Parts: sequence; C-alpha cells; structure tokens
Amino acid sequence: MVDAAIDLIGEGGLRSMTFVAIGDRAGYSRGLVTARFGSKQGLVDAVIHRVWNRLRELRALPDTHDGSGLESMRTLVEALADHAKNEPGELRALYVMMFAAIAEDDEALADRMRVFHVAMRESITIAFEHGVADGSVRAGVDPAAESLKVTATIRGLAYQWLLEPDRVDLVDALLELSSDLESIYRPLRAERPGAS
Amino acid sequence: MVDAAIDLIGEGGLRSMTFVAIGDRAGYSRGLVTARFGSKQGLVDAVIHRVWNRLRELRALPDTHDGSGLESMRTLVEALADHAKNEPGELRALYVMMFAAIAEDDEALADRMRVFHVAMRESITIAFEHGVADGSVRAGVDPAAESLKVTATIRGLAYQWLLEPDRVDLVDALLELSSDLESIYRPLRAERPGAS
DNA sequence: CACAGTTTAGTTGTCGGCCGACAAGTCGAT
DNA sequence: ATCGACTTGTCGGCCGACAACTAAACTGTG
Repeated sequence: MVDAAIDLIGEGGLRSMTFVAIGDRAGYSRGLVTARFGSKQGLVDAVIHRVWNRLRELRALPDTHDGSGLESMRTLVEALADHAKNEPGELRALYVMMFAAIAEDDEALADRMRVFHVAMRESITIAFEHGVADGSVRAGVDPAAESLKVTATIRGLAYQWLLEPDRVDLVDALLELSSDLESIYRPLRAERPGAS
Repeated sequence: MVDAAIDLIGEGGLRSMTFVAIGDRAGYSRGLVTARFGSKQGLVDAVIHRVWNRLRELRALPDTHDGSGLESMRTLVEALADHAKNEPGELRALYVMMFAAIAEDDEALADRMRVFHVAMRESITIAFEHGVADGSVRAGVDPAAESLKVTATIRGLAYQWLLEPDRVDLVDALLELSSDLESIYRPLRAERPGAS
C-alpha cells in the first residue's frame, strides 16, 4: 500500500494520492487505507519514513562523516545519484512532496520537509567545515553560504528533472555536480560552477 | 483582484487562492471573480501574465543580449535579485506556482511553468554561448550543461527561500551567485577544462 | 476433535465540508 | 429602459473520516 502511495504521488502529485486510488491500485478498498494509517497525515508519514530509511541506508544523509570533508560531501551527492538510478520512483515521490510542502498550505508537511531538507544541508555544511579543517577544501570558503548553494543546485536539478523528465537526466547531472565539487573546492587551482 | 490573488498564493499556496478568498480580500464577493476571469484557469493565467510582464520589464528574461555574454547572464540574475527586493510577493507567488506545477496534477499549469522555466534557462544558455564566443567565458564550457546547473541553483535558492524565509535571504544569495558566476566562468590565465 | 468466542482483515454506506461553476437576481448610473 | 457591475442561491463533484457490517482465521477448553 505504501508502494501504491509512492507511485501515485510520483504520477499525479500529492493530491492524487487519495484513499480510493491507493485502495484500487493495491487491490483493496478505500476503507482499509483509513483503518491502516488512521488519517491522511498518517499515510504521508508512512511514505516519508519509507523513503527516508532508504536514503539513510544509501548514506545520503550520513550520520558519520568518514573520509575527508570533501569526500563525504561527494559521497552524499553520489548516494543521491545512486538512489535516482535505482529507485527513481521513491526519489520522485520525495521531491514531489518537497515541492508540495511549498505549493500546498500544510504546515505539518512543510515541517517534515524542512527537517529533511535542513538535515541534508547541515550535513553538507559539516562536510565543508571538516573539509576546511582537513585541507580537502580551499581555505576561506564559508561553509554556511556554500552549503546553501550546493543544496540549491541539488534541489534545482531535481526540480528540472521533474518538470522536464525527458530532457534532464538527474543521475548524470548529480554525478557531474559531484565532480564539479572536486574542481571547485579542492585547493588546487581549478574552478567550476556552483559557487566561489 | 489580481493583487489579492497574488498575495493569497504567496501566503497559502495555489489551493488557498479560492474564489471566496479573493472576493473577500479584494472587497468583493465570490461570484464576481468567476464573472471576471471565467474560470480558475483564467485567473491563473491573469496572475501569470502580471508577473511575467514585470519580470520582462526588469529584463530578467532579456530579449536582447547586450553586453558580453557573461554580463548579460549576470544582469539576468541581478534583475531577479531586484525583483526579489522590490516585489517579493510577486516572486513568491511565481515560485509557489512553479512548485505547484509539480506538486499538483495540472498539465495546463505545468505547461505554462515549463515555458517560463525553459525560457530562462535558454536565455542563460545563449548567454553562455555568447560568452564563449566573445571571450567573457572560459573556452571549453558546455553552455547546455552549465545553464542547467546555474538555473538549478537559482530555482534551489528560491526553494529554500520559500521553505525557510527567515533563514534564507534570496536577494543576498542571488547577488552572491552573480559574483560567483564572474569568478567561476571568467577566463583566468591558466586553467584546464576539467569535466563536462 | 469439536466448538464457541474473539481477534483481525477487509467491506460498504454515509455524512460533512469545500470548492468551482453557473444561473438568477439586485442595484445604480446613464 | 437598458447595461454593466456586483450579489446571492444552488448544484454537483470530490474527498477524508468514521461507523457499521461480514467473513475468515485463531484461540483456548473440555
């Protein structure tokens, strides 16, 4: 049933994830969904937990930052690329929900998405801090400012992927971003897009 | 009435832009809105036209690319910053609609937003092409790939601005992005075209 | 083994709220 | 008297929530 919900979100947005639709797709009837998850909110929570657990497994939200700061940052981006490659449906549902958090007037959803989003950005901030400390990132970069931009690029790539699925290859774009991070921030003399 | 609609979108998302709410806020009653705009779709179109015209005036979607390629690109980003500073409500409504285009299952809205989004990205692509041609941008950059990333950063900054208004200053971030474009893409003395 | 009671999975029925659409009507200025 | 600006009434659709019902599987007991 959660699978059905994820598919539906990916296909038609949060609003098309209706009890009836989920029941139909999962082979049950509408009432059961309510019984299982209690409410719409419960359903959304179930979907979120499912996707987050997968992302954690893939280390896209690393709890421990091993390797150099720059490397752990690249690991995160590449884990996202992995997920985009292996389970695009889940990532699609996640991003649809993230954008729905802004498009719809649902403070509860917005809170949940803020938690996820901020967790990722702070993960990147910490990676920058470690990177500056261990020398894998150029001295002088502002971790907060740069992580804002890197996160922005990630979100924006996902946005374009969802808006123009045929034109934007999220996996490629993320991998390219990962290598950009190397050339931009590694304290050699080379630069590339994203930030200063 | 369009003003009321823009405010409502900015405050509570597209779904809270209801005929009743607009009527209330504009001092009229619900029925008039239908009479004026014909349908919900007509209303959305009216809002879109309003915002786009403003953006065109500010040259955020330049028709002519004057100055060097890199400069016209920076002009575009700075025009966005201008708009974010002067009419944050309009920009907020625009971005809410852009994210709604993904969150809701509304092909008509998605089409309109795609038009806008692609127009901006292609504007940036062209700026890159001019930049490579006139020497204001390093040789070797791929205009399509780089414009994808720059646009992603712009969209992602707007996303974070809407998700965490208190934490993210869109004007600052866009201006910083503009200066980043200079340091990243302006040809220095010796550099190697890394990836991409 | 039989059987009754109970839990569990799943169903249909239905209510209330919200919203878009439209029709009909009101009011005032020219 | 008509026209345009504006209002109220109302219908139909959609959805979430919940209650009431059915059936099947599960349990313990003698």
